[in-house]
Amino acid sequence: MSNIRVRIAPSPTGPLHIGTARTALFNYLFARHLGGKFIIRIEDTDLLRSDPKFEKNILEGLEWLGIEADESPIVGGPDAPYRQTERIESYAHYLKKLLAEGKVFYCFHTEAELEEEKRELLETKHSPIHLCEYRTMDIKEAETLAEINSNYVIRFKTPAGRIIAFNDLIRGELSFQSDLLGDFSVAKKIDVPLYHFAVVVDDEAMDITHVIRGEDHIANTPKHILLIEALGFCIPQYAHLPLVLGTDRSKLSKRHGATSIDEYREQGYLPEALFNFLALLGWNPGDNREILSKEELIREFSIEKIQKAGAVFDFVKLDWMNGEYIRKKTSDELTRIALPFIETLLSGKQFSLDYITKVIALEQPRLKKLSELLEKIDYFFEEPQYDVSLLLWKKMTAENAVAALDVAKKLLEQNKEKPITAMKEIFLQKGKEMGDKGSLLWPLRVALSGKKASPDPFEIMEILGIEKAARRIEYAKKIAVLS
RNA sequence: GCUCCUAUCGUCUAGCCUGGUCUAGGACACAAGCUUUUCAAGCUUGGUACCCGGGUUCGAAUCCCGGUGGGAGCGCCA
Repeated sequence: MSNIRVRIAPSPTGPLHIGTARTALFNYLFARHLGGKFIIRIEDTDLLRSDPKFEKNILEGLEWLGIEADESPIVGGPDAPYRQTERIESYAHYLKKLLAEGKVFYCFHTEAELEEEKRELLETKHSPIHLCEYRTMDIKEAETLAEINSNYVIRFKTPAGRIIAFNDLIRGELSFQSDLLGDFSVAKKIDVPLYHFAVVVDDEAMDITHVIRGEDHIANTPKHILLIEALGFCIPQYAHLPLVLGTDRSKLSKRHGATSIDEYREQGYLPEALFNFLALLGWNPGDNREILSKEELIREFSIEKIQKAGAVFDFVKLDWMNGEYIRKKTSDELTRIALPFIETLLSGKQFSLDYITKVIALEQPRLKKLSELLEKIDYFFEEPQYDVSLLLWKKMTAENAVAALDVAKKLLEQNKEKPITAMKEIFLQKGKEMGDKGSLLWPLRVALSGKKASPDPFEIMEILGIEKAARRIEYAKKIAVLS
């Protein structure tokens, strides 16, 4: 067991996002590969936007994906609690310390003033940073003022002229000038920490050794390092992951399509497929393998192979991969996970599990996602509805169709005791005699399925039963005659 | 505007560190063909990429410099 400890710290302000899930995944793979711990901590200090229902969604989503945490608000752990709102005392403690040491200060600028300042800076082509005059105010004086004027914020006294450099595990040596940071805010009040401060305090408290997060955090890293130094903490190793992009190459967001794990789950993507797919978004094992199990991914994972540039989330390739995983399932497994997707088809009717399993297995090779099942197999559970034109093969007329269906009906009756393979042989033979197998088999298949695309009619018949098949052929004839 | 990150087929990527074996490999998608009663699957084939310009070198996707493109960040959000 190594002492490697990594974490993700999502804020419960929305459902589990693809990007968050992938960050979690890389942290998880990294930890598992090295025998370390993967921790989930909830950043819920933004009381206005945080919602327990999103925390639940995030935690459940990760669990569903198979990214299980060693420590989290639900499983607990030695560094509990794992929710920021429950760790307020520790932030207050360190904040007071920094205040006493003069490393942070009270800023009494109003939001309107700051906005005005920002606007002016931008107009004069300067970086919109806030260098605060209050940083030199006497601490006693500031504290007195803070008591009567609660409209303040606590800022970090960013040192001037410093170069902050760190080694990013993915990007190499990165460096930033402290002068471009400004006096960034660290807390709204003593007991209301802001992100930069809370994250640094929590990471220290939880002995986080590696911070693996999205590329959008690169510019925050120098701030964190400065805070860590001011607090006398240990600087962790950093790794900044490339972003997950939409098709227009901007950061993946709602307008690109489904972005929450929920939506994929509801559409019938398998967690293993999504796990595999997300792992390959910005990483690869270095050879041609693409379908990799969780165990293989853990074994093969290496941070050096992580890509530097953002990766477009390719929905089409995900569909392919999901199909691959669907095909790997046994029919019993597939039925078990598919059942919720065909509930509406089954409600109020009596079908044996064996029947349902056979039907699902029939569509297994052509399934991309479970939500497609409903419209593909409906004819096994209710009588198909279709137009006469669908019955006609190539240049066939309705009369031809009736004739073909008559032939089919007769063959069916004469051979109903024979196994389905023998039956198929007989039909194929007859079809050949008729000159074009399609002229016999197409109307038959449509009569059974009511679809222009479906499995082989004999496979359908085998499940449906000869009697029911005969009835559907009869019905098809009626439609053709009536036209 | 400023700062930072980044650059191989449409997309995900291998190759780059340690130049030649790269007429640049794989996968998804696409097209054609085979098979075929439809669909899917399978098999075969095909088209499509080293951002641009300089330099170093006998030789550059690979090393160096300069551009350009794309992205992200710049909150009393995280």
